[in-house]
Amino acid sequence: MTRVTADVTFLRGYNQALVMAVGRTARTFERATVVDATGLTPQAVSKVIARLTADGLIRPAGVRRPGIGKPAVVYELVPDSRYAIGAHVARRTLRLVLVDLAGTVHHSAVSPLPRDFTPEQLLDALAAGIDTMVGVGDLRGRLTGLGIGMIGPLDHANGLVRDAHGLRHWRDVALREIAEKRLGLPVHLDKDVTAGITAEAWRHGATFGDAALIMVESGIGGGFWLGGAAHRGAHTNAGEFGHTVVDLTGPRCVCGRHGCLEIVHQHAAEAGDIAHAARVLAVGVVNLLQTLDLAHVLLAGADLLRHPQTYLSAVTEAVQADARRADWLSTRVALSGLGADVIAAGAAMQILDQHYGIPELA
Amino acid sequence: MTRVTADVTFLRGYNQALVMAVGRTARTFERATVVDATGLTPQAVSKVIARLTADGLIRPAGVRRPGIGKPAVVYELVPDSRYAIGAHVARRTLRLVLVDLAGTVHHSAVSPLPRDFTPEQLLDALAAGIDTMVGVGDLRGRLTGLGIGMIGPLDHANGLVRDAHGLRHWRDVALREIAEKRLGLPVHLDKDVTAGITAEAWRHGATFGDAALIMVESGIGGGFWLGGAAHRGAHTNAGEFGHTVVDLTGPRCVCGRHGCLEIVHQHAAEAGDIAHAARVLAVGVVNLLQTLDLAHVLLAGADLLRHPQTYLSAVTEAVQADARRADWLSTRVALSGLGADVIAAGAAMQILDQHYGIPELA
DNA sequence: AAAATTTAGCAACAGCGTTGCGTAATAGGG
DNA sequence: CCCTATTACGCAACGCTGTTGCTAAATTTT
Repeated sequence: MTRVTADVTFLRGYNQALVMAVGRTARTFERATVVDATGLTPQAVSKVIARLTADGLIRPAGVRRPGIGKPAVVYELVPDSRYAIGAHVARRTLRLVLVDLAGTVHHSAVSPLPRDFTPEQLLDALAAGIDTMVGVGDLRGRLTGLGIGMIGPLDHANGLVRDAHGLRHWRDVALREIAEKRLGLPVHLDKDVTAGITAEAWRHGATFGDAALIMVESGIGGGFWLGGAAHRGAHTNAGEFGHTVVDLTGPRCVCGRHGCLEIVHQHAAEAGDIAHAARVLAVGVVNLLQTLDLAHVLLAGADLLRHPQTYLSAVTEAVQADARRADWLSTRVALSGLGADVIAAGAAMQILDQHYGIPELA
Repeated sequence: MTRVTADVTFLRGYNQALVMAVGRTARTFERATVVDATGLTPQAVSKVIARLTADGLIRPAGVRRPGIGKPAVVYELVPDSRYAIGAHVARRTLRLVLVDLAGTVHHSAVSPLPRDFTPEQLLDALAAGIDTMVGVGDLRGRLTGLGIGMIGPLDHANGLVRDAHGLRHWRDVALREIAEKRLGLPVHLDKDVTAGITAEAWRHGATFGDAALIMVESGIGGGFWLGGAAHRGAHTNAGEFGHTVVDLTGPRCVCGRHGCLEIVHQHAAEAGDIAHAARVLAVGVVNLLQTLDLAHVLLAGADLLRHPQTYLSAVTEAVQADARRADWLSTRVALSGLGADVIAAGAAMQILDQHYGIPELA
């Protein structure tokens, strides 16, 4: 990690992002709310609010009469002031969503992709889908960009697909570059699970703690939110959670090792014993908690969402059994609130996050 | 995580810390070195260097003649300008080290602790040990504080030991508070493994990537350095890496689950098959890599250091076998450079880090 | 109508990194 | 010997940030 210089423009973006996070989390807010949440002085908050109002990102929404004294001005986010498009590129399908500044999903559309599709074919599908969405909403000037979430390995920093599992035509493809050229939009490329966890963090706001998004969908992956930012690892390859060994004497996995969580889970699921499969996944989740100590665990993925309650209760029970020895070890387990849209929506939010989220110094 | 306001004093501390990191990493440096490393303008670096020189933290150390033109002033860190003491509290021993600003360990001393020692007994031992060390070096005014690394669970933010495993008298002890009162020094309390990984990160400087420190010593733990900071998790409880299940059908562990890494490793070690034990640990390490994608893995702990080469080669081989499919997946495996001092030294560096390291916004 | 209370914001300020430009120190060429 | 090119350094002015001190506005209570 190469650290980068900090100048006053960083402060501007940082504190502005704090205020935006408040606006996204609370439906309405006022100056005092932000003062409490950020520790800034009221005067400083006034300046930030003035800037955001001038940009059209927030607006006054009435007043609150405090019983006595001058009424406080109430503000709210202007959700339709900015939009972003998110794409979830899977092996056979492309899902596109339109997300506004508040994180609300406005449109969601799935289209098939050819078997072993090429970069060209993906770009054609993206261009067509985006045209449709932009036309519907008339988003001229309000479209921030396109986020793409897809399977790895890839290089998020350089927008490069290294070698997408199971896709022959995707070795060292500079997807961000060619997509930006073709579509005329800022593009952000990331792993699917990382996009997914960003969606949850974006919706929960600045107080969201360490968390993981567990994806069960043609494989098992994990997206991580640690210390207030997405964790991608040293080579953007974090999240291969399905390929952690949970059974040393278990069956051989495609990755070459024995008893990976993914293969053990798959065998149970193929045998029709979903409850057992869910308990296997739960073991893996508790492993994560032991290692990382998370505040939230979110469950998602097409295969998991076919039996949501089975998985939810298996994981919840395992987590509670593990935490029983200490009352302060609280971890909330939940299904992802965005359902099948979580990856695409998260990819869109990553673009919004680049502009209106906490700027990174690292 | 509650984010905190950023004002101009943050910039000061942040950029100052970047320069200090350069000074710690490189034996000598000059203005242009810092400009390249940080992206600051030369003028800004001059101001920072002037401040640090005035504080006695760095000093001029000659000039470099660039062949043509005015010679460049060469600077160096002043290692003995600041010191910190680090304590590693284990179940039966207390290790104290004296560390200077460069991260060099000057003194190291181990003393026994009574079985089931009380907080009072620990404080007595700390006070005695610190008196000896301070007397030797005459550190008046240069001692930054005391760092304590110990087993959890504990609450790092509030300096509270919740319930140290295997120590009866350590339930909800406000160790930081009582130690600061008794010793008259700033005190930082953290989990042993977190202190350990801080030691490695502090010595490597600001470019140190995502990393884990694997400790094998009456149990197996892991300390994590992710995204430029120590990862402690939602309740300062991250790192219970030994209690991740690697063998679903394995023996029952003290934690109640079956086939934890720790119990499987222990059975192999007790059977005398260290090579097998090392391979078991290596499976766990690769699990971590799959999940977190780390740039460095560091091995430490008394039990591991009895067979350093066995463990090092087992882990190295496993990591390489796993990374074989992709040349860009490079992870360096090494023994911790500080040996048995790593926890205590890291605890000391955490105190130094609070003053001279990258300030945290989160 | 006056007092108390709460909120809002103008104006001056201190401190940060940046920019513009002049100065110091060295080597090489005419 | 002098001039020029080169490299490093730093003063001074600047723009920007959040902070501080203080005044004004809007409302309820007395």
